[in-house]
Amino acid sequence: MPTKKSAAARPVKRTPRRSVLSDEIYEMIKRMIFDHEIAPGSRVNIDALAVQLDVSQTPVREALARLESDGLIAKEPLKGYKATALLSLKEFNDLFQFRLLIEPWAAEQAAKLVDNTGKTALKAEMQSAKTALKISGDDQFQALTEHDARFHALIASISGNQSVADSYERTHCHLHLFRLFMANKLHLIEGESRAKFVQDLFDEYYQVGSGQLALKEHEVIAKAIIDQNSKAARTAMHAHIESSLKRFSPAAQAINKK
Amino acid sequence: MPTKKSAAARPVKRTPRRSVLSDEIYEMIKRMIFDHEIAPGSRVNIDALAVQLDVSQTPVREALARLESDGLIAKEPLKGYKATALLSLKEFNDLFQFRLLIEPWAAEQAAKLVDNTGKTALKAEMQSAKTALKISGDDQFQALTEHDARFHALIASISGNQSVADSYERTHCHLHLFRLFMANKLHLIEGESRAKFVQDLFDEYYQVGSGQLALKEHEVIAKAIIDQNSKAARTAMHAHIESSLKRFSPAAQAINKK
DNA sequence: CGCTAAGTTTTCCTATAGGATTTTTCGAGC
DNA sequence: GCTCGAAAAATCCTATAGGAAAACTTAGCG
Repeated sequence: MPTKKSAAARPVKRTPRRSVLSDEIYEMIKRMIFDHEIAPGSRVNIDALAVQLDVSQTPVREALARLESDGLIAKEPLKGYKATALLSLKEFNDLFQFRLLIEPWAAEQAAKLVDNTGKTALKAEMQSAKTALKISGDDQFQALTEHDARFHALIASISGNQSVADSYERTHCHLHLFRLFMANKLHLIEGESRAKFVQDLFDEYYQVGSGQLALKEHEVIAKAIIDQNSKAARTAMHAHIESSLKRFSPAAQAINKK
Repeated sequence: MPTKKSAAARPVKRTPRRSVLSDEIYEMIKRMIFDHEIAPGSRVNIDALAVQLDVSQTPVREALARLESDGLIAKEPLKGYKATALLSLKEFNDLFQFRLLIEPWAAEQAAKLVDNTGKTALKAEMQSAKTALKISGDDQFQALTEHDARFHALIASISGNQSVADSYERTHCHLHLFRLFMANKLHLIEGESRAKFVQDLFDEYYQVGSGQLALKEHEVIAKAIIDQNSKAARTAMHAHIESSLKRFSPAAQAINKK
């Protein structure tokens, strides 16, 4: 309470002391990977990052250690951290195969166990998807990707199995998809001969085709769960993931061809 | 408290420059959780841990951040870290349900894709299991648990799907089982009326029964994979996990009843 | 007996120095 | 001109001290 006059020696030092700095930094760095501010495969300098984010090294180190556990950053013992490369085509297929193992089951369980709270949440999420369709440009893709992540996480959560929910969360598949999208986009800017091809890709698969098609599939899944039709929920989820893989494959191939 | 010997006149500290201290500390702390040196649910003081392991706070922080990502330690924003509680009965069942989703598929794929290297590795692992049977006491249980972890991880690896292999690795199920075992053991020391019951549990399920039975089941799985009989591998793995769950359930219940 | 307020403790974050390792640069020899 | 090796620079990792904010404890008053 007693304001010390000698405190004038200290610059403003905006210290509103929010919650936990280290978590905030974690989210910030994740977002930087997300947005290709940190390019796939590029080195990550701890010191530079600390200066850039205006914090000391400690929270940066903690954040990087967690990101390494998440598989988004790799640590080479005495050489430093670097962002992991984009998923190869095989890794991309593997990831979707993995989802095929757990998510249809999760949808089936969700249909069996869902209560009114779950149904309400599901309806709300579908509503937010419709809102996302009104946005335009890259923001729309981001909004759709985020809806997709929330939708699938919600179903995993309603399934009641924490192991399954955690495991889905840790796949970070929406992040991989977004990175893929951004990679294509950057190529679009630089590339020349392939520009038209990539543009078509976006028009066909992301904005118009994929977004709305994925939403239609989500509707089917949501309806099956709300109706508590477990078999239908399982098959709808299975179909959705396979369809999703098919839609994204050309984009993944385009990058891997490079 | 143990008096730290003076740091003065220390020409050659044990500084053979190991690889990465931070990783070593991670493994050490994991082992401490493993061995109940850090009890489930207890607070973890960064400073104390750093002093105890004779390193500075920095590597301890990085290790704890990674352990939090692994779900073995929880961080409460301005209160510190604490070891996560033992798995509840429901979480235990959920974990095995999750394994049922991915491991039978992994075994099936392994049988389809296994090459000579994989077959050799599988045979070697089964050999090491036989060696473990010759050990006695707690060490035997530990050796068997470690074999179990390696065996399942190996199959996930042979399946060729990195997402699946990573996902199995991150369940840390062997660690949970070991913690459960240790918890029962500690209760055995303290408890009185339940001592006989827990002792029987061990004799029946761990040493004699479970160890050898699990090994027989492993033999069946290994044979199916080496014979490249994918359907047999799938069903054998499924049966093994269900059987394993059945064997461990009483131990989990005993703890949860407490 | 319950509630408020100050003091104590704990925990998180910052800052910087120094040792170790890798990478780069530069010069000599073939 | 090219290759190899050693010195120099950059980078990373570790260590330690100390300050600020929040939580916990304790004492005093109604």
